Amino acid sequence: MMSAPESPEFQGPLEEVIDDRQEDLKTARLPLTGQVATIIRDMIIQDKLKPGERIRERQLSQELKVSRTPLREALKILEGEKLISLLPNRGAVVADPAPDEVKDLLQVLSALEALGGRLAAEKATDEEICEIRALHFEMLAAYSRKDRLAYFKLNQKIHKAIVAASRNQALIDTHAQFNARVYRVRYRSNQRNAMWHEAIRQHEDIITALEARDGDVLANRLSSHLGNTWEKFQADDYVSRPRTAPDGTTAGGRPES
Amino acid sequence: MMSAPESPEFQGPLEEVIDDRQEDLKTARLPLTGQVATIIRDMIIQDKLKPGERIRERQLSQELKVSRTPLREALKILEGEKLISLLPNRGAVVADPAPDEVKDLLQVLSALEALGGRLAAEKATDEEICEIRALHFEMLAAYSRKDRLAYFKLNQKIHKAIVAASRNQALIDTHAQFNARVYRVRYRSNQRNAMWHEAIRQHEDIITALEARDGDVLANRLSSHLGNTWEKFQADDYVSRPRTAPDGTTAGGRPES
DNA sequence: GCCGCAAATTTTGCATGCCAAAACAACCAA
DNA sequence: TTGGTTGTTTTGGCATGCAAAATTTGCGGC
Repeated sequence: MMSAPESPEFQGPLEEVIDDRQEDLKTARLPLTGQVATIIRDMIIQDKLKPGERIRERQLSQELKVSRTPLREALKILEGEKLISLLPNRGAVVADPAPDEVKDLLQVLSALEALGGRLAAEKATDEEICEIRALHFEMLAAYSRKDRLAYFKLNQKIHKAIVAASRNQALIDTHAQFNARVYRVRYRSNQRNAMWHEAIRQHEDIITALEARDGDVLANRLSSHLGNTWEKFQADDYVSRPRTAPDGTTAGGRPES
Repeated sequence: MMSAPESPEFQGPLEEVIDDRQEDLKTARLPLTGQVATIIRDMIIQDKLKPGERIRERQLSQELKVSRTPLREALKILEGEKLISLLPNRGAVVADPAPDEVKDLLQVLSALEALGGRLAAEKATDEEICEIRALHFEMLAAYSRKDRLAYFKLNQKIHKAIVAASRNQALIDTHAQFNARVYRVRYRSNQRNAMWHEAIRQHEDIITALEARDGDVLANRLSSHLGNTWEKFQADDYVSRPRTAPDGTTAGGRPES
């Protein structure tokens, strides 16, 4: 009933966050289908396509100046990444995980990072560990400046680097995929609350365990670190967020009971 | 240069294994694209499409009596499931994970099952646990009859049931996907060696931990159980399997050095 | 005979047009 | 308001055409 814009905290900085994703597509001459998938992926992360929003393929294909063929193929890819869901004969809607689903995702992500840490403790080169330590210091700098965006990006970068050090490509890919699925949620969580001090302490402990190459401890600390993300998210978002689409219909949510 | 058929252990029973996958597609009125994806998925698991084999879309679309459009979309889906890999301008080849990659996959699968077990210990209903125990007895029956196929299927079913009891859909899906990626390898491993006695003992311990609802113990036992799969696979397959395609060219393998 | 290079063929990637079926919206009648 | 019917929009799919890339083929030189 109020005329206030929905989710005002999304208007600004989110768009800047994507630039570290750009690095990922080192794939130079990607087929158009892949390019389209990347574009849509970024549109989702940038919130240009809002969760629960329907994607009309003819319209979007005109906007992107491509034909329906590659667009439809791109949508199939994104469905596989669970960034959208494709309802038969009803087209695509941007994924909008319910709080319970976010919890599930974070649990899996937690397990993946724990495995990543365990392997990284074993396989990381000294250089990689030093680089992670360096990123940690940069993150401290952002913390000092209260630059939440830089903090968030470095945070992501550190976790990604740890998993990357596991040398397990399947793990790296899956971790990245799950990360993308909760990206927006974590971004919001970071922007609002954060318990920064606590998070910084945990990070310090994580790096220490990695430097000591203590896989079990590292795995545990990564796990509980992400557990905190869930608690934060729950505390901040769970009640405050209306789970309805702009037009008033419930967007893909299952009944509350 | 011997004229013996390659991988003779695949000629027979593998085709029967797929029928428990059919259950999965309860999705009644699936669009053609999804049906095609399912068909190709089964063809891959049945070894009708052999690892490393190239998929020519015109040819396959004629065989399946569909046009290239839904076939191409299906291939995009399967690429997301990592069952095939799509090389730009060079089409699709059936995934053929190198031994190292199989190891990676089993590590992730192991972590996923561990999480599944931990959650299942907490959330499974008594009925689910009873059903799993029942499946275990059925598996013992197959063991007694030395019916490796039935044993394998029940084994898969039990692990799937444990993960399903976690109530974490994202975990269930991801577990299923990773399982599919190593399905053939595990089937082969099961057919050859197996250390049946050892595996049976481990299974007994797993069920016991589940019945005691001891999440940590269950997680550990599931982990080490899968660890054994890797050891078995390595012992059986690692050396014996030539990593070349039928035409003599190395199939998608990266250099050994 | 073997190697390298150019031409011919195949195959993929994408666009366009078209159609049927399903979903959605609008409208009218009871 | 409810219910059903009709018309419109949108998706799912097919067929065709074409350019670019890749593969194969063929040829000439060594």
